Amino acid sequence: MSDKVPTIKVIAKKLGLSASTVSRALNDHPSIGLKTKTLVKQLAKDLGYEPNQTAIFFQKRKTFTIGVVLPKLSETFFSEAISGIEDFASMNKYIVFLGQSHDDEEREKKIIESMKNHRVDGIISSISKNTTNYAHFEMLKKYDIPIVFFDCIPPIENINSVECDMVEGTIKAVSFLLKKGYRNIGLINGPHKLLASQQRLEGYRIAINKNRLKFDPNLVINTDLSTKGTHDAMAEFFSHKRTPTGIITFNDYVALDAAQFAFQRNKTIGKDISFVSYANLPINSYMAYPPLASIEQFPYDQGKRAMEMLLGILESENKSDTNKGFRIKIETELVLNSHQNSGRIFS
Amino acid sequence: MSDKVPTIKVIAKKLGLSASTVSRALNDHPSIGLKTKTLVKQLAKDLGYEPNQTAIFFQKRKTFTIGVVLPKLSETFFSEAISGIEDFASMNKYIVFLGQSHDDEEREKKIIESMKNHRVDGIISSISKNTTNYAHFEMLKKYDIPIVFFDCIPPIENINSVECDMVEGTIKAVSFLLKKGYRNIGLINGPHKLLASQQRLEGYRIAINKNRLKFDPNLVINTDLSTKGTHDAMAEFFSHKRTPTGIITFNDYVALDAAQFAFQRNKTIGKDISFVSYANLPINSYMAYPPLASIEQFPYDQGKRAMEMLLGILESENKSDTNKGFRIKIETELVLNSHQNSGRIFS
DNA sequence: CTGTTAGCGCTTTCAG
DNA sequence: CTGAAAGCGCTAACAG
Repeated sequence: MSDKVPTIKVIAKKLGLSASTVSRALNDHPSIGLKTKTLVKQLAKDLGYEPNQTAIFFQKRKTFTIGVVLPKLSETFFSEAISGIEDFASMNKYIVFLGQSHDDEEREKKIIESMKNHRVDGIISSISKNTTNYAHFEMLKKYDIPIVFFDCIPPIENINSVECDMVEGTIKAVSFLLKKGYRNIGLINGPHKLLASQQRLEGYRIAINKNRLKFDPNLVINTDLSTKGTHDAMAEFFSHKRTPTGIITFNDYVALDAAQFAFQRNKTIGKDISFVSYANLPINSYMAYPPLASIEQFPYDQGKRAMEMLLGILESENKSDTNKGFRIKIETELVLNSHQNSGRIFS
Repeated sequence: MSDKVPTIKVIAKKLGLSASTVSRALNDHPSIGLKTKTLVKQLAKDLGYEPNQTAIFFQKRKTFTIGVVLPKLSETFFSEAISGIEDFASMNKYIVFLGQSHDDEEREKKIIESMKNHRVDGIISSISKNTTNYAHFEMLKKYDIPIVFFDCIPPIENINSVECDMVEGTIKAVSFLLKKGYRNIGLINGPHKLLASQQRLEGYRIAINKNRLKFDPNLVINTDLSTKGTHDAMAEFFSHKRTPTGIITFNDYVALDAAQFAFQRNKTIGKDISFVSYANLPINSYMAYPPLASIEQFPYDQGKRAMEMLLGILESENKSDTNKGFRIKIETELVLNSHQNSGRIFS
C-alpha cells in the first residue's frame, strides 16, 4: 500500500509533463501556464498527492523543525513554557521536537546531539541545573543552528536569552510585605549555586537597603527544596529570637511546606506569619494556606517570546554576523492569589 | 561555516576511497578491513564528521521520529503522559514531535497532517474532546503510519489503544466508600458525551447493583467541570431530601470545588461528607480539603506503555497484515492521599 | 574486501 | 512557458 503514495514523477508521467514542471506548478511558480497549473493541481488532488517532506528537507537544508530541551515536563513551569512555544511555532509552520534532560548533563548532551543530527533549524533550551560543561551548546554554532535560552541560562558570552528579572521581582515581594506592615522579612532561598537563588538574594538585599533596614543574615536560610529542607529552615527561623513574620520563599511548594510547618506550630497563617512566593501555580486557590501573593513569571509567555526570537533569527538572512546575542527580560508581576478552575479535564 | 560540515565524500576523497566504502566503514559493515575501518573512523572523528540524518531518513524511509498529539500540556495528566512517552522513546533512539490540539478538531487535523508530511514513523494520540470526524486518523493507514491511542480513544474499529479501566476504577471507588460506612453515595459526573463520563456512570451502576443497593438517579449529577457547574451540582444535592454523604467526583478539581462548596455550607469534610475522585494530582497533600482517595490513572505509565506498543508495531515486520489492533487496559488503583513534595524547582 | 552505479523525491539552474 | 540534467548526502545492489 505504501508504494501507492504518489510522487511528483507519477503525476508528470500521467500528464505527459516533466517532473520539474509539475514541481513548479505545485509551488505556484510564476512561469507556469494557468492551464497546466490547474491541470496538475487537480490531478495531484485526485491522487491524494502529498509532498515528501523528507526529500524537501534534505534538498533545502531546512526542516521547519525546532528542538526544545528542558529539564522535565512534569514541572508546571516547563509544560506551560513548551505550550507557549508549540502554539507559536505551529502558527508559523514549525513543528517542535521535545527532549527532557531530567537535569542530567549527559542526557542533555545526547538530546542536543540527536536534535542536531535531525537537523533542527533551531533550538530553545532551559538548561539542566547540573550542567557545568557547555560544549554541546557551543558546538551548535558550527552547524549554524541558533539557540535561544530561557529561564535557566548558561554563563556563555553573546547568547540569545529570555528570562525573568528575578532581582526586580524579589524587590517587589519585599516591598509588598513591608507595605503590609511586616518588619521582619525572611527569605527561604533555594540552593546556593543556582543563579535563581543568587538573583533572589540580590533582590532581597537591594530591597532591604533601599528601605533603610539593615541586612540580617539570620533572616536568610537556604533549603534544598525538599519538604524536610524547608521544615528545617523554618525550625531554624523559629529558634532565633528574631523570627520573621513575613517570609519570601523560593517557590510555591516551599511556601506550602513552610506554611504547613508554621501551622503545626500553631501560627495563624496570614496573620501571625505570611508568605510570598514565586511561580504562582494554578493550584493556590485550593490550598489550605496559600501564600498571600506570588511572583508570576509567565512561563507560557516566556516560551512564546523565546520562539518569537528564534523565528526572528531564522528569518534574518544575515546569519553568522557579529551577533552579540539578543536578550529579553520579562517583567515579573506580583499577583494576589485568586486562581480560577477553568474546566480542566482529567478523564 | 556551514559549508565546512564534512560529508562522506570528503572523507572518501581524502583517503582515496570510495564513498560507499566510507559509508560501510562508518556503519561497521562486516566486510570492511579493520585497517581501513579504523582509518576512516579516525579521520571522521578528526574532521568532526556527523552523518546528515535528513539524507539518511530520506533514503531509508525511516525517521526515528514519532508524533504525539494531545489536547494540552497544561493538564498535568498529559504532561505526565508525554513525559513517559519521551523517556521511553529516547531510550530507543526515537525523538518526539509534540502537537497540542487544544481540543480543536481543526488543529488536530492540521497537526496530524503536518506530522504525516514530516514522515513520522508513528503517532501516539489522545484525541480532542470535540473531534467527531476521524478521517484524519484513518488516512494515516494509507501512509503506513501506525497510531496508538491512549486515554481519549475514538470509536473506530481495530485500533491500537492504551487506556484505564474506569468502569472498574469507579467500582473500586464506590466499594471504598461503602466500606467506610457511607450509604448514600453520589456521583458528580462530567459531560454526558464524554466516554469517560459514560464509563464512570457504568461503573457506578454496577457497583450499586452488586451491593444490592438501588440506583437513585437523584444521586447522579453532571457538571461541565467549571467551578460554577460543580457548585450547582452540589447545591442540587443539598436540595434533595436524600443528600449523599460520600461523593465520587469526575476528577480532583471537581472534588476540590465540591469540597469548597460543602465547607461553605458548614459541613465537616471527611466526616459529614467525603469525596473520592480521579487523577490523583500531586497537589492533594497541600489541599485544605483533599478527597479521601483518588483513582490513580498512571498517566506516565500510560504514555510509556503506548510508546512500547508503538515500538512493537514498528519493529514487527509483518505490517499491513490483518491486524485487529492491540489493546491494553491499565488497572487503576485507589490511593489514599499522601503525596510528597519531591524537591521541584520553579526558578 | 572494495569500487561502480543507481537512486530515494524534489528543486533548480540552464537551455530552449 | 517548459524540458533536461544535475545534485542534495547517503545507502545498497551488483560487480569485481
